[in-house]
Amino acid sequence: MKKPSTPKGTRDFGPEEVSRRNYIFNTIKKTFSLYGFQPIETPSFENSDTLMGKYGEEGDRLIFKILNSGDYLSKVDDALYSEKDSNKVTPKISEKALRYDLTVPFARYVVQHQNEITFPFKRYQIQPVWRADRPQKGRFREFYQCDADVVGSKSPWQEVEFVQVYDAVFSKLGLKGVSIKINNRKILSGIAETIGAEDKLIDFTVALDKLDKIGEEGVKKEMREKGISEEALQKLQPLFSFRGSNEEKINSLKGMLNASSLGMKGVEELEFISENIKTLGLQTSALQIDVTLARGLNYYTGAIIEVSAPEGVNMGSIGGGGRYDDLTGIFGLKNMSGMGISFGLDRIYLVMEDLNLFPETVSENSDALFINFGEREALYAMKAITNLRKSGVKVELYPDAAKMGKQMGYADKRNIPFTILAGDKEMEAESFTLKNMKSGEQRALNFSELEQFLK
RNA sequence: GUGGUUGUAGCUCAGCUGGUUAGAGCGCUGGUUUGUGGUACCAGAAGUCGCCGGUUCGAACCCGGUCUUCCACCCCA
Repeated sequence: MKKPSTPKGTRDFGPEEVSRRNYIFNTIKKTFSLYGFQPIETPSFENSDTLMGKYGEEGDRLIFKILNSGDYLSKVDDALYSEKDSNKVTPKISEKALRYDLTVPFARYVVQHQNEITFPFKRYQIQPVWRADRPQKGRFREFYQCDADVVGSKSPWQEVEFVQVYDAVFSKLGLKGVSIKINNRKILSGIAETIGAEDKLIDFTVALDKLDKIGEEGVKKEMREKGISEEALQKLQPLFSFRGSNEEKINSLKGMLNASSLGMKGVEELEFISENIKTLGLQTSALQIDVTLARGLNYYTGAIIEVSAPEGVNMGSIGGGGRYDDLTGIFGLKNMSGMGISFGLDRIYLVMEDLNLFPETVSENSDALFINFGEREALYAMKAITNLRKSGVKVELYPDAAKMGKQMGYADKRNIPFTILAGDKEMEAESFTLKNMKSGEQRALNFSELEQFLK
């Protein structure tokens, strides 16, 4: 018989993995809630037209489409069918698609429920998303995003707070030294304007984003290929040697962009965030201005944030976000500025595992196992177990009166720290023998001593 | 979507230029020990060598396809 398997890019999670994942989830949830965000959920799939066209051409390709129910081919006429153009046939045979991220469904939610929502609306959402990508390290076809967004406020204090949220979560998780990189779409537009390449903004930013990966020459080469002039590249030169503190970078940008009012606006926004974060302080993370940070998502209009793992860990970004002035506009609600961030749970997990950062206490294991000596003894044990559970102690009885060695081995393999023996001797004395599985040490206790000890 | 890579026992992996009954370690089951696990010793079970097809007297090994893994590109959390 063929062994069953999960689909490409998906995984099963065992008890320990789930405990560890929950630990991250809970840390993020608690932090979101501390900052005033409230949870919502949306369906795992949306109408195709809600998602299609919102993530660019590449995004459309990566959206999982759901085949219509019933005789879906009958709605495709012969001419279209024989044309064999998948892009044209897809909308005819598929009207629903799996969620690709949490931001677009959130925008849909806001527009749909605008009359019930009190603005500014702060929500968080932790749910899986799906992408028909080729799996790689830290890249799956099903993974969790943990998003927090605010809509209905243009205040730059939101940006400041989101930087704090990142810092708070990673500090609580013990993931020190992450860099929170920040940029502003207006600066990128301003630069494009200054060098006379406004029409090539996307190509320009995509190429610039690769600087740390393919280097200065690689970026220039790609820009040339995309039709950006030598003269423009000349003007861009300062960007390639952009170093120093955030203040120094801001000053350089002011010099570089003084001809572009849009660019200057972006610099001001950046300066606001940078200065206030400096005053308020961060726990373990560093805020870094990175002018080459672009991010593919085309709905960002102001701040762009990306979080990368501490140095030395080979992992893409573990979180990202930004400000979008018109996300709800695509669904018909104008003038609703929003700002949000996302945590990539699965990548954070891998990084934490890599750095050995999970505390041992994360495990949801039992505190003690009662050895089963037979029916009469089991009842005696169950009475104690019932009471212990009422006091919140995680205990269980080995279900069968198997050989002691087997029962001990079971406790050992499951890493249960204590076993409790209650046979004839103990029953007569109304006691329990508690065994420490690590040291092997045993001692007799009455029920209240036992309860006190395990509590 | 493009190019490459991987798949042998539950797990990690050997297996020579194609040649009889495919191996190891760990794990598992039973025993040494009928109230004591994690160490020791003894015995045992377990694999249509990812799947389908082809070449060959003969395929785990060569060829094609397919699925999966990982990697690079693209893009992204």
